[in-house]
Amino acid sequence: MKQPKRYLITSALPYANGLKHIGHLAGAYLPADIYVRYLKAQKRDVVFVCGSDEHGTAIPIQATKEGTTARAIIDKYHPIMKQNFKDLGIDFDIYHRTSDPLHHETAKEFFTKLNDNGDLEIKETEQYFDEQANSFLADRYIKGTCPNCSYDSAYGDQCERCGKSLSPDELINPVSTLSGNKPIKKSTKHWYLPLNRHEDFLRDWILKEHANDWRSTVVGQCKSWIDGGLQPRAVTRDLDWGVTLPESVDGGKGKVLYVWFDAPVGYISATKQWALNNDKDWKPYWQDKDTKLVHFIGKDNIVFHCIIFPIMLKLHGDILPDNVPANEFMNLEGDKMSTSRNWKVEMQDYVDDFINKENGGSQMADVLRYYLTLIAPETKDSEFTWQGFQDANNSELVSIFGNFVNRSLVLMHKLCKGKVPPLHAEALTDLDRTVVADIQAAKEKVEALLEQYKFRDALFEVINLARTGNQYMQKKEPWIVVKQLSEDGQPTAEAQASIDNTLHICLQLCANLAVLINPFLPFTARKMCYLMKVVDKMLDWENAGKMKLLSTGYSLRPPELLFRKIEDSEIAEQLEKLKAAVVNREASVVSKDSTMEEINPKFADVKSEIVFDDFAKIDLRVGKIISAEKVEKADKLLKLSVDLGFETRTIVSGIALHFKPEDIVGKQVTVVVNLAPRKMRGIESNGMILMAEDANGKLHFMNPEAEINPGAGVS
RNA sequence: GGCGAGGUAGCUCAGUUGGUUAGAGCACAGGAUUCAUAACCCUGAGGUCACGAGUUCAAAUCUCGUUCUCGCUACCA
Repeated sequence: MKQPKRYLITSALPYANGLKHIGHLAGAYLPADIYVRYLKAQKRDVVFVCGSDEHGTAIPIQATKEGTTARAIIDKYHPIMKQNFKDLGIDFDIYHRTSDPLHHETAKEFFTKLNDNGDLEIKETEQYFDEQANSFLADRYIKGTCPNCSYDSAYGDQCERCGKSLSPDELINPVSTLSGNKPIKKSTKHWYLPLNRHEDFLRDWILKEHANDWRSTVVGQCKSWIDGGLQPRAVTRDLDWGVTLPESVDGGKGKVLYVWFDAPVGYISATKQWALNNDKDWKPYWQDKDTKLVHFIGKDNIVFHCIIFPIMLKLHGDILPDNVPANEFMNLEGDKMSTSRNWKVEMQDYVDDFINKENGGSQMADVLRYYLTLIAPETKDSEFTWQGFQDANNSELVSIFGNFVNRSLVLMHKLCKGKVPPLHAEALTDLDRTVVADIQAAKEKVEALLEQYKFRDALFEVINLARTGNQYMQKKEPWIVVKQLSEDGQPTAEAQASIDNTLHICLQLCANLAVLINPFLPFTARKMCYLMKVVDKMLDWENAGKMKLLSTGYSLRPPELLFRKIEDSEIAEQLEKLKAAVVNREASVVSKDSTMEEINPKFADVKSEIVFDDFAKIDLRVGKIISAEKVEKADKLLKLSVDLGFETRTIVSGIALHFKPEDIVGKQVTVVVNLAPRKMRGIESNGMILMAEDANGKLHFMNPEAEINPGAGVS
C-alpha cells in the first residue's frame, strides 16, 4: 500500500452555543486524536485541525435566551471548549474559530472563486421588502388577497382557504405581517450551490470508488441522498451574524454566507493559521493529491462531509476526503443524551469531578478515554453507563494493565536489585520465545486495526498483550523459582537465569505496552516512561515490537500505581447527579425565566410597535381541550378538539413532541379564534393555541390560573 | 410518512463472500496461587442470533413481511 506524503485530519467543528458532552468526545474527537497520535508516533507528516463553529442563527438565538450578545456567547464557550479538549488529551495542532478574521477572509475567497467560475447559480428576484422592519420578507410573512378565491388573508406561499400554492407576486394588495405596512418591491439576489450538477461525480466517487472502504452507514446515507435527487442549496442568507459577502460582489450587501457553507471552510482557515504559527505552507495539505484527508464526525454530519463539502472542494480545486469515519451516537444510562433535557455528562463535568480532584489528575482523563474507546459507537449506537465505566477501569485498566506493570516493577526490584536484568540466551525457553513473538504480533495487529479506524479492536489488542504478560508471569512464577537455593543461600545460577529472563521480557513487554497504549492513553504512556526512566522518544512507533527498549543494567524508579480504583460511592454520586440535574432543570425553568425577564427587559428583539386597533383585531379566548390525538404521518402534529363555550373547534398544533395526547385532555388553553383556517396534513385547523417556550426549548401552555368558563375573552 | 443504519449471552460488543457444537471481554460460579491495586492464573455455566414466513443440502448471514431503536427528511401559524 502506497503511503501518503502527508495527512490532514479534522474533527467536526463543535458549535459554540453550549458545552459539549462525552458523546461528542467519543464520536468525533477521541477517535481522531487516537489516529493522529498513532500517525505522529510514526513520524508521519500530519496536521490535526479543529475549532469552534461560531456562526448561524442558533448563536444569536442563544444570545437572546441568555440576554446577551452573539459575540459574548462565542467568547464564553470557545475558551471553555478549547480547555476541555486539552484536559482530556485531545491534542489538536490548532483549535481555531470561525469568527477569526482569517476565516472570514478564507470563506470569502472560497465563495468568490466559486462565484467567479460560474459554479454558483444566482437567482435575482424582486422580493417584498418591509421598510419599517428594514428586512426582506419571507413568503409567509406576506399576506394579501388570493387571486384564485378572493380570500383576503392568503399567505405569500399559499392560500389557506382554497389551498392553492401561490407566490407573493400573485397576491392582490400584499401586506407585511411584521409591520402591517404595504411592502415595497426591492431587488435581491441569492446564491445557490447547484448540487444537482454533481450527481454523476458523487455516484462515481462514493458509490463506486468508496463502496467498500467507507462505513456502510456512511455510504447508505449518501446513496439515499443522491437517489433522492439533489437540489440547489442556498449559499447566502439575509442575516447580520456571519461571514459577510465580499464587497466586490454586486448585491451582496446585508447578506452573509449560510453557516453550512462557511463552517467546513473553517478546516481550511484553521490549517492556514496553523501554517502561519509554525512557519509552514498550508497549500499542500489541501491541494496536493498525496495528502490523505480524513474527516472524523458524528452520523448527523454525514451529508455535509460526504456530499456538500466535497462538491465545494472539487469546485475550488482542492483534494477530497479519503475517508469519513462517521460514528453513531452514544446513549447514556438507557436514554439518548440530550442537552435540552439535561441528560448528559459534559466534558466539563468529567474534568471537574474526576480530573481536577485531589485523587484525580490526568490519569483520570485516560480512564475516560479508555472506556469511551471501548464502547465507541463505531457501527451502531452504544451505551455509556457509570457502572460500565467503573468496571472497565477496575477490572481491566487496574487489574490487567496496571497490575501487570506494577507487579513487573515490584518483582524486578525484589528479585533483580532494581536493575533491568540481562537476557541469558542459552536459558531461553519456548515460552519465552512465544511471548517475544506475541509482542511483535500485537504491534502488527494494532497497526492494522488502526489503519482501518477500528479503534476499539486495536485497544483490545493492547490490553490483550498485558493479559499475555500476566499469563506468562504466572507460568514462569519467578517468586517460586527464587526459592531454589544453592549452598550459599542464594538462588542457583539456573534459577537466577530464569528469573532474569522472565523479568527482562516482562519489562520489555511493559515498554512495548507504553508504545502501543500511547495513542489511546497518552498520559499513562508518559507516566510509564517516567517509571522506566526513559525519554518520551521511546514512544516512537518504530520501537514497537522491539525487545531492547530498556538497557540491561539500567536502574528503574520505584513502582507507582498507574491507575486507582473507582469506588462504588463515586458511581452512586454520578448517578445521583444525573437524576438531580433533570429534576433541577425542570424546577428551575419557571424561576429562571422570570429572573431573566427582570434583569433584561429587552429580552428579545421587540417587534415593531402596533396601535391598539391592531391588537384588538386579535380575538383571544380561553378554551378547554376535550380530545387530542396524533395526526397520521406527522411526528409533530396533534389534532385537538377545543371547547370554546360557543362552539367546539378542531385545531392542529405542532406540539406532539412535547405532550402526550392523553396528558393534555382537560387542560385550559388560550386560543386565537379568528385566525384564518389552515390545512395541515389534510386537516383544517381553525385557530391557534398559544404556547410559551422557555430557555430550554420546552413548551408551556398559556392558561388562566384558575379554571374558568370556556369562551372567556382574553385581553 | 419517505429514506438510511441497527436489534447476537446479565452488560458492552465481534461475527469477512451462507458451511461443523455461534465468539470475546466484563459480571457470575468453582478451583489454584500469593510477586502484585482481595489483583493475577485455570476451569465452568450462560444465547429460539428481535418476531414470522420463504429460498437452499445448509441461514445470525440471502428475500419478503411485522415490530422496536437511532439518524436524515416532511409536517410546526
